[in-house]
Amino acid sequence: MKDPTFSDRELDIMSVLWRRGSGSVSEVMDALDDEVGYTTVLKILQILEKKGAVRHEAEGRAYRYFPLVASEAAGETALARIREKIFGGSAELVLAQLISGREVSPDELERMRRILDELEESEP
Amino acid sequence: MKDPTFSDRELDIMSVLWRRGSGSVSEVMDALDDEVGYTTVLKILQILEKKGAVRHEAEGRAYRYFPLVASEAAGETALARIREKIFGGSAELVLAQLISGREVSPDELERMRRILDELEESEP
DNA sequence: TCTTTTGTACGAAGATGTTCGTACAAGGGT
DNA sequence: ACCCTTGTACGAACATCTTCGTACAAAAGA
Repeated sequence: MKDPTFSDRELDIMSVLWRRGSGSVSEVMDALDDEVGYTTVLKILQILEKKGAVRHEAEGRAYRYFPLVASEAAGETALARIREKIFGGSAELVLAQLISGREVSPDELERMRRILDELEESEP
Repeated sequence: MKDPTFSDRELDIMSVLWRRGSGSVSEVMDALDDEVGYTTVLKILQILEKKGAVRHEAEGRAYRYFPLVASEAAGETALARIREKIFGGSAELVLAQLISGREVSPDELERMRRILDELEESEP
């Protein structure tokens, strides 16, 4: 699946599968923030399967769904679009927005700094 | 406008207005990557206006459109959703994805580092 | 066994997004 | 004066997304 993009509800459901690793229809339904009918969740999982974003295997009488598209791939596509269309292509502006208005723990800050350091080491 | 979100085509058009500061229908149409009919562009600008995302003023016989929603506001909403749904809430993972696979110039890297430094100074 | 529960499959309805055709108005060029 | 260009307004068609009702199958409980 090239440049995977997801609609709002599809993303909600993919998000559950990424967090949990897999999920039955009921599990996904319960994990959603909104109240959505069982058949609605099933339907969207079927659509995602047709698109190649998930697969399922039988588990007793029910199905267990697994993500096929990695969250990183979806993130790359989504982030590239935002950076391009909203932040004029600037990664710095994205970073600025990323940390503004939220408290970032010293730990997290340190880890973010390290990410930049490692980049510098790899390509000097 | 609270938590501004935009559809694909709406975002394309807002992006033009953010980059240029304003635009007539023709200017926006010409600036778009895709070939889209004049009346289509006009229609979406009218929809954006109804949503409160842009305003227009007369310029001769034509209209000039101005963004009312700031790109930062749109960026905040979009980025928050991506961070939450795709990166499990982790800003570090977003940062990692942001710089992976693209060459980041030493200048840009330095500016990004400075953004983190400034954050540390403001909240120790 | 009969009924209830739990499951998938499918179709259809409603909402939203996208596109453009057509209509109509105002100016400019000849 | 007459047409051609440039502009807005509006409706309709089509696609996609979202939701659920209904149908049907299988297993569990009474």
